Amino acid sequence: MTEEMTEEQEVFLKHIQRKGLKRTSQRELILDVFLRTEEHLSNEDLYQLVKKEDPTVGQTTVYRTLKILTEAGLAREVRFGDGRTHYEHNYKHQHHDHMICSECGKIIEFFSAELEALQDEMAARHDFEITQHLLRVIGVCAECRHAQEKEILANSTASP
Amino acid sequence: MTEEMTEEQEVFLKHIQRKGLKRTSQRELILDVFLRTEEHLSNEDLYQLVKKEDPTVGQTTVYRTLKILTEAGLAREVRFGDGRTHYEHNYKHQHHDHMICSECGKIIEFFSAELEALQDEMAARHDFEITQHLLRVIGVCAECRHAQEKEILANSTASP
DNA sequence: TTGATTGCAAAGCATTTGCATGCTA
DNA sequence: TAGCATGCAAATGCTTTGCAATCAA
Repeated sequence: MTEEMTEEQEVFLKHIQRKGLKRTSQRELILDVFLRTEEHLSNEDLYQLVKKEDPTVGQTTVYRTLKILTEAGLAREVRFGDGRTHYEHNYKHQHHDHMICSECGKIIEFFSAELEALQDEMAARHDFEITQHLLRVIGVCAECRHAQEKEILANSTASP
Repeated sequence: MTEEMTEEQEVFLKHIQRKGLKRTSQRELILDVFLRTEEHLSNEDLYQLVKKEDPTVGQTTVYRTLKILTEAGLAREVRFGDGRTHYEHNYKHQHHDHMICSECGKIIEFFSAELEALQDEMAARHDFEITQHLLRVIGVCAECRHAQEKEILANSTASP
């Protein structure tokens, strides 16, 4: 049933073959779970999800497979500064950047063509060839800011 | 000799007092060495430099002091993706971003007001209040690129 | 005096590696 | 069959923590 294969699975298979690697059930399961989950998964997150479907899979294999998925262009590493590496979908997904709320941890994805263009311009000015870039904006999201304001208001009216 | 104190040392002292912390010779030495070194120091780097002037200082103290310097606004944490945290001067230093050469590890600092403005604009659009941001551009610098080209040229002329 | 600070060793994490066993091609 | 893949345990590298001794205020 070759026709039931998704594009991502094909990309994976091509990469596997090109590199002389082997197709295993663990790798297919890990890819499957990864593709099914539209989030910024850490290795641990993915490991937990995979374990639900096959408890025999080891964490090391998840680590190793995420490396392969990244090399195959299916996943992208992102670091949010919490010490561990997260992964997001990368295949036919437009590049985007992240705003991270330091209060609630929420992650807002955004994209700006002007921003990309400006980066290219800066790179050109330094004769630098970009292969990758990472923009992380840290701050406080609207909800958290409003929650804080309410709190301050409540405190100031509560005390005499 | 209060008049011999640098602005940075004053900022440090103010922070120390505000927080009810204590002024110690270790902290002063670490600050001193840090200020003297205009680089992206890792904890280890700074520890090695400090050890030269006082071998009794422990690495833990360097870790703890760098935290304090960051809180005081004198240092800024930067992560280049090599697993460890680096620190750079932050007091009265204009914010800037980094291009990192993946071949030689060289770091090019750059600044673009338009880039900053665009980020603010994107944040406003998402009702997000920026406290900090980090832009890391990874690629290949001019020298490394030219070195690669020469190598390719040499190889193609060498083989028949 | 009192509580913060220090340096050491040990603990914590995320990630990687060595290795015997298992499995794909 | 040959060699890559797997899972476990151990190792690694950076950073933090527990603790007794020390020191600034």
